[in-house]
Amino acid sequence: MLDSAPGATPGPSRRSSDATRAAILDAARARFAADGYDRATIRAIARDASIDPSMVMRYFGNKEALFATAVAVDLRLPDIAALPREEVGRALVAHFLGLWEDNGELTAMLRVGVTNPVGAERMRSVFRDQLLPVTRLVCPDPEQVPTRSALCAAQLLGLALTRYVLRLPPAVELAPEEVVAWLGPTLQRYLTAPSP
Amino acid sequence: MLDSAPGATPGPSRRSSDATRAAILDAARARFAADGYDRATIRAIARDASIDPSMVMRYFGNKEALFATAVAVDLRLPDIAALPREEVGRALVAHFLGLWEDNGELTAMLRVGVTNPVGAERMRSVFRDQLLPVTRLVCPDPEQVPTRSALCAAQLLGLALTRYVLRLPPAVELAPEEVVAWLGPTLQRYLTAPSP
DNA sequence: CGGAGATGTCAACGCTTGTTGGCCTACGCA
DNA sequence: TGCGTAGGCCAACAAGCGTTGACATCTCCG
Repeated sequence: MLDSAPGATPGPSRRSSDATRAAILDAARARFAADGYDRATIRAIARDASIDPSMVMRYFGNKEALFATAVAVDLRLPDIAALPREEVGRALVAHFLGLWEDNGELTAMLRVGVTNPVGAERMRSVFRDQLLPVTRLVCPDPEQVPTRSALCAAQLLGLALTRYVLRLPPAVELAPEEVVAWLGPTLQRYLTAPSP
Repeated sequence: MLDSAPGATPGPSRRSSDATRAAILDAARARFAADGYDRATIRAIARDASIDPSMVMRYFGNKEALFATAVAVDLRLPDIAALPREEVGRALVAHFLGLWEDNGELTAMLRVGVTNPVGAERMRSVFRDQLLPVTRLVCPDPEQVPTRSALCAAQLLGLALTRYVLRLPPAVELAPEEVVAWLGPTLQRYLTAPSP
């Protein structure tokens, strides 16, 4: 992630404004994901981006704005209305797993959501604006949509928590196909089974 | 929680050592649960306990030791081997729900587990030493015990996360019986159903 | 009555944090 | 060639943190 020797960059080349912005955002995402909001310091992010901390302020104003810019979550949920109805559970699990595996953005949001009130509000809005509407497409009774959606969120976030944040060994070692095979039917039931 | 006027306690009565210890531990549990490890400051805990911050150090040495003493999690898992085998899922969900509802200790552990490496290790050990052995009593194949146990942990912690930490409205509004009715069969399947 | 020990306060330390303002220096256009 | 400006560094700030040690006061035993 660092690309220059510690005290180097003696004279010549300088970065473009956009490249620096991008480097800061990358470093910020990684730090927020690894350390949570409080422990991810501006100084550490700046160091990772090979720049002075004051530049972070110039580019983004303050820490909260940096977080808001760096962690803009888009779940990119698939159009599950187009799928066979009995496969939506497995499809959702597989989609989330893929999302989580290859970018730290969601881990960052989860860690910060637990640490910080602003982060928690952000997670509630992602739930409300992204997961809930999609659930509406599959659920029989509109009145049950929030409940069923929340149950799905609990199962999916619980997986992320144990696998990517707490790193319980058996949860980490599960192969992706195993996760889908186990959690798929659970989400299927939460979404489509008659309420118990 | 505070029982004296702000600047009061002018002369006479003093507290016993044990009462002060207990007051500090209560305040610490509440603060860790509400704020996580970093934001729960010694100064704030001391203020809640109506005492000088330096006394917290005298009683507990340092912040990490205070946390270790204040948050000593005992899941008190019931002897599920004595239950009818098809009821263990519901029983576990009901037990966890009760545990979580009436003390902040578990919320504290969860919040700190996400924030702090030491807290995460603590959660792994609770999983390993308390949940996993109980799972062993119900699981058919010993080799599948860690996997099945981790699946249960994911579902239960996901519930706690959405309901007590992130406070997603639909998760908060679920009645306890509803939670048991929805999650019971899930845990039942994770524990006893043939592996998919 | 007197002093030892328990209980508690106060003021300060060294450190880290987010944030600010002044200064430098290389680049690109005229 | 000269110069404005974008890009970057450095030093410092006020605040808050965990932690420490010196000092006060109450209580109880001999």
